[in-house]
Amino acid sequence: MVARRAGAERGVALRLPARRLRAVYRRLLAAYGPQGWWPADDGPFEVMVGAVLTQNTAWSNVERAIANLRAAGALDAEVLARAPRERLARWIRPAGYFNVKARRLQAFCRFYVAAGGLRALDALPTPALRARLLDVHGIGPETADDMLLYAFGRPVFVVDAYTRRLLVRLGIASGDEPYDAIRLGFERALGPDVPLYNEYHALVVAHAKAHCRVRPRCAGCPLRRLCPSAKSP
DNA sequence: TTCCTGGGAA
DNA sequence: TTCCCGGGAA
Repeated sequence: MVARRAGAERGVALRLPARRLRAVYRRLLAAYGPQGWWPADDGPFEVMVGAVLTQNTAWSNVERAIANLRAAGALDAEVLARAPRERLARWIRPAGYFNVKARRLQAFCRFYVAAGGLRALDALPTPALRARLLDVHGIGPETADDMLLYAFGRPVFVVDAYTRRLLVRLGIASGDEPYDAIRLGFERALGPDVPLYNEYHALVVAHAKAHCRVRPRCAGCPLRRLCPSAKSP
């Protein structure tokens, strides 16, 4: 209902070095290859379901949960909106936090149906759509931006804990900047580019798991020469 | 044991 | 600001 928080808070964008961010992207892509996140054969609705289920959860477990939903014929907004909460929780059990996520998934599906479905939502400009998503119980900035980028194809850069950690290691950010400051920082530095944002975020995740972990594995890191935090062998 | 493509409530 | 939610895999 409330349409504040327009998502175009240009004033708070963090200054990020565009050339450096592009160099990082080139090296990550060369090292890990295209990640193929949320392939086109997953419909937008399935992508959005995945975005809720994957909160603080390994993707492999989300796939199990989605497989359960599909097998039950419940990969559908109307079905999920009306399903008993307990049955929904049983379907998504492998994804963890199943009671919390059953509530969130149902809240999202009811919103989705009430809003008129994909067509109606996709007709909204990005700031308005983002605001609508953020009003839904269980959808925070990262989940909203996953949906905007991977389901709606909007040029919104997804920021997560991995992104923050990478920026900190690269000496680009302190890590405690507000979510939108970092998101807008990327968007301003890179310019609107859906395929780039799509791949960039996925590559950051791959990189954070392979090298830029809490305890960094700098040996063989593709960003070694760009990274002031790199440990000498 | 830690970690995983967070967000809400206290 | 802290705490809670949780199964599955490494």
